[in-house]
Amino acid sequence: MTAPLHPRKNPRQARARATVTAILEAAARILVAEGLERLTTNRVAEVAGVSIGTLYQYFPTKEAILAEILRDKRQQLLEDIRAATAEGTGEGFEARLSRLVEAAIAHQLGQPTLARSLEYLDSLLPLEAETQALKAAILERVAGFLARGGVARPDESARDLVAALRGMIDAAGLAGETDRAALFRRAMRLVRGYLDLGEGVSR
Amino acid sequence: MTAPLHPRKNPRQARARATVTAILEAAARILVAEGLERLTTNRVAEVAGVSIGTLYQYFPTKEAILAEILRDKRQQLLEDIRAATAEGTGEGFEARLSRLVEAAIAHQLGQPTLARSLEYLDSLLPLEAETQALKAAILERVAGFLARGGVARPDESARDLVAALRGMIDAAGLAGETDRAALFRRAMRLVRGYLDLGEGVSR
DNA sequence: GGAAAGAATGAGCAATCGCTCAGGTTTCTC
DNA sequence: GAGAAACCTGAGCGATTGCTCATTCTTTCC
Repeated sequence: MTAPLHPRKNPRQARARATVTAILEAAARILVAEGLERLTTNRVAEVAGVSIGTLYQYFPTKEAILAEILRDKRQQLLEDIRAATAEGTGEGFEARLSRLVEAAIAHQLGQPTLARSLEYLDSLLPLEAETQALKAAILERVAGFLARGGVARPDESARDLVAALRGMIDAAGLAGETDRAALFRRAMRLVRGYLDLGEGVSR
Repeated sequence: MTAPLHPRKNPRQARARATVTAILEAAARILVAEGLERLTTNRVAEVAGVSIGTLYQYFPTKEAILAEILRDKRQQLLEDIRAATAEGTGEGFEARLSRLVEAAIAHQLGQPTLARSLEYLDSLLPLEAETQALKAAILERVAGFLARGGVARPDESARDLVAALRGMIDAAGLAGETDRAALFRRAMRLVRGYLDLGEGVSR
């Protein structure tokens, strides 16, 4: 008889599923184009083409919308990282490292504003446990991969490398760089240098 | 006879100068402790121990306060970078590079929340021209230093390195790391690797 | 000592925000 | 086709925000 503690309804009909998608996409579009502080629930609803009432039937708070976008992005990154570092593919450490860096670039170069907003968002609020867990899982996966490659202090190294790469890719994206191959080469130099791997294959 | 386009008064008496300082310090304190979104003008005035009316005699908008804090921080960083890369000290490229990295750590490890907030702030608003110019001057100075060291594509390299270092130092700060020497060693590995300088002196 | 300029006050305005709720429309189920 | 369930609507509430302005207090200068 208690009122639903979790105000979020989950959509059963196709129409409602489309509504939820529209809301998430609208929020992401606003984030890309204008950033966090210009994102209001009324505006998200307007851009999504639904009423605010509808929005609040599927998302209990404004933060829930943002958390879900971040969750989706991280989930996708985690899967890409899993694929890049998967065992039993016959690839060596360095080949996997390359795919890791490629995944990072693919994940972030496209929408630096979005990535930046989400990252900032994460730093200022205790988000969903699941979202935080994803972040930890990403670092853990990278650390495990580094450990298998014989890298000392894998946790620390994973944190350093992920943060440095993110900074560099983000800056390149904001500066309008679109040449992924060139960026990849520089990113690899950065990573290989940090890991003391010596000169790379590609130059 | 036109009304003052620039609503900011500049303080003439010592009392007023102290007021301006108090406002800036209060804003910085709020930024460190709670972040951008919790910073309101009424709260800044309250923490500073002045009335909002007084605050608005010296700062035309809320953003002006934040811009000034960012300007001060950047000014200080630029001067540290100038000192680190100064000519005629008899030091070599590598010694100067070390001092550059040390300056970056000193500048950012202390208050990662503040640094993060200011950085985000910069990305979402067209701030004062002077603030933007400082950012450009910092990159230019680093690029000039790299060019003198024989580094190819100095502008690109400066952007990459500054962004990567910032990301790494920021992450270390947020993770609670306080051992500057250890962080310095890792940062140098990152930078030296990117620049293809081979093995460093310190391990 | 007195007037003008500088500095400080704080109630409160206009705008905006996140969000609610009473009701209407569409879809599903039998 | 009829009732139920799911879905959608949007006016507007209460709170908060950035900021103004009429007024008062303080300092400077002759």
